Amino acid sequence: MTEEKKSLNFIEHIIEDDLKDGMSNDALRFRFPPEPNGYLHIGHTKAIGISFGLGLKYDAPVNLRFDDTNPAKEEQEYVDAIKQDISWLGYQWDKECYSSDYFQQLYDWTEILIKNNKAYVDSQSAEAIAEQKGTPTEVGTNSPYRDRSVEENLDLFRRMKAGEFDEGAHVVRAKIDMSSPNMLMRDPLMYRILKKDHHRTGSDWCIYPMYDWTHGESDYIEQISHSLCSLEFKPHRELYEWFLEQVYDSTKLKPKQREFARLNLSYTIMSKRKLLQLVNEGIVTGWDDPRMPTISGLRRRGYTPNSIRKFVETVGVAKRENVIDVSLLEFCVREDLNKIATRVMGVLDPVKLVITNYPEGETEYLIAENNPEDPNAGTREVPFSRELYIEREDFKEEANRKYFRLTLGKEVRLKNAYIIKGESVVKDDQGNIIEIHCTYDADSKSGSGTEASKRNVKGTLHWVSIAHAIPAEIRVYDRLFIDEAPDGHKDKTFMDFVNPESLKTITGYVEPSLKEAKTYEQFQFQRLGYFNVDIDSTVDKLVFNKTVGLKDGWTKKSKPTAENKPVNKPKTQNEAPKINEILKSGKKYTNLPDAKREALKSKILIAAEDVSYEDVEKHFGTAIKKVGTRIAIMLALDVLINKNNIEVNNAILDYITLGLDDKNELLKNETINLISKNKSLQEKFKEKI
RNA sequence: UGGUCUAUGGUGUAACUGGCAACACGUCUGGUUUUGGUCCAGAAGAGUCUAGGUUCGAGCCCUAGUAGACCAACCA
Repeated sequence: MTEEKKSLNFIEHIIEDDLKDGMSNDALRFRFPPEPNGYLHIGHTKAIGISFGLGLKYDAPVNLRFDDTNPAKEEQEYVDAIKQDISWLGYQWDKECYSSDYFQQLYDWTEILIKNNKAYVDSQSAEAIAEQKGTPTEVGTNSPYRDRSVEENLDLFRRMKAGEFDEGAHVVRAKIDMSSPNMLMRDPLMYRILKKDHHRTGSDWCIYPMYDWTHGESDYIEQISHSLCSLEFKPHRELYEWFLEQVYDSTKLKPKQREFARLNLSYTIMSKRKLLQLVNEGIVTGWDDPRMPTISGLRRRGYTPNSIRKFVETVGVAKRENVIDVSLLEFCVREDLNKIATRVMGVLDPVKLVITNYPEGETEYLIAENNPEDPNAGTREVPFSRELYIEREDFKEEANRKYFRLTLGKEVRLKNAYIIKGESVVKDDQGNIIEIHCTYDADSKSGSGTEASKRNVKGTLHWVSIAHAIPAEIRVYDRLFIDEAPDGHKDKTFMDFVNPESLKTITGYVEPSLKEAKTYEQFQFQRLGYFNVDIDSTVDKLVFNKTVGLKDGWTKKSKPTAENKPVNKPKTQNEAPKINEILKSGKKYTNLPDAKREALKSKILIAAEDVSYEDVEKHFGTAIKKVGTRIAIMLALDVLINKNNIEVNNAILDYITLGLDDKNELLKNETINLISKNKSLQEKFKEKI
């Protein structure tokens, strides 16, 4: 057994320290506590991965606890879905628990708190209570009901439970400190009256405990050693511990709450509310739409449990804000699918290829490897005939020598088949190619010893035999949002960044072996990417989802896409350069949130009016480092151009020059171009470089 | 204008009680390849937000700044 030496994250350090301090390994217990008010998404997988991962690592039990204290939002449907998703991810929980199981215990404890003069019934309106709470900068004021007698409190509380009051008439609050700098300690609510049936306790209760009063106590009841949650609960810790202190029995273990930064993914939103909006407004077809970041969506899209677990593991655990690039998630699926997906051939954008010297009406069955990564995967037969479909983009009448695919007069290999040579094309009236004619070399059959190296054939194309191919619906997905941080804009909402082309439905042709493909089965369509069979698929009509494309070193370099198109387009004289567009064309930080962009701009403005370079440096702080020099330059230019009245001083000039090293001719020219309106700046800049 | 937390290549995470800043993704070379995939070999890219201090020595400790996040739901 090789002990893999891995560095510990801060939570593991805490646990190791506890173990060193005498905590028994047997005392370790974790929990994952979702509220059953929606579907789990990729963000949750981090929390799941942390707690269940720790359970695996320390061989400790992990409870699945549904935090169901708000019957207004929670439903059994979600409980079931959550359980399914966690199981699918491959984790096993020890006990299935519900906060609602502890309602009675919580009630009993509350009576004790009341008797100890640590809690009271407040009979004010929600508004009045909110008002008295103060603000983060001003202390709160005591409720006029704060000093009710124990007897009165007890009586009221019991009558609340008995259902004698309407919703909102009374609440129970902990008596802590209305002047605490921590807002949560200002007499937090423990109970409210909610005359709603609960999905588990039915109509047994009409008062329900609040999160803070429930969570720590539930951890305590279950004897959770480490209660891990995301960073926004940090301020709750003080209250968590205060509540625990009220009920804690020193013979038992006192749970510890520790917080980690939640997962953020670029080009994605995580909020349940917003995800719901996408569903409700028909932007997506449902919670399990393959474009959704929900676990059910990812599953349908073709992501594997392994890949998601690997992703969470790779992402790590820390306390700082983070945005993970989706490319990491994609890497994780590819890595997994590469090992397990059966290779097949499918043509998504077909063009007819006729092998003129191949006998008409003949069909040959060729041997194809199921997975070159897996020697045990075996082979299968693929029918080959005179007329095939190949990918439209795999043919050009003529092309430069970097193009490895089919052209007139050049040879390429048809995967698992023969070497062919482009001979001629047939076009329609509009000049579109409708047929390609080629000849094949009968001696070049796969496995005959005619390797590419011996024949100088560089390209290999995938194909399907027209007579044998099965038409299939292929759903090709793009990211749901066109912005890196759809949520991070001040004056726009995430809905403004919905990608109208996130779904393309194509009719393609796939090899006949796919006729038997089962739902969720995963394939690699060679040279195209990974696809799986959608749940909509039927025997009569196959439907595939594209999970993710293959890593592509070719299109990226040779065919600039919208995203990495060269940026130095000539500008018309009287049209002000559109900085935002330039920003968008930059590779990184293309979509800096507006709010941040504005903040930076205003800082550059301040800097521009100040003579000292140091001050510029100072004003930018970390922001400039985070944002990158290039974008800072662009922002500086934006300011300068739009406010011509600003005097160009050395500080600004230095800033503009800062990121331009010798190699970056493009950026230099672009810059000169941009500042053409401001002659003095342009002169100074030219001098500088 | 209060409190709490955070700051390490483009991104994410490491660096055990201070000791040559490492790993993964991404990027770029080159090789292998009947997938422009995989695999293999290699490169570039940070001197750890700033300024002081302690120390023989600081990414780690101290002080002061700066920047960002979170906190005023009868939500969790």
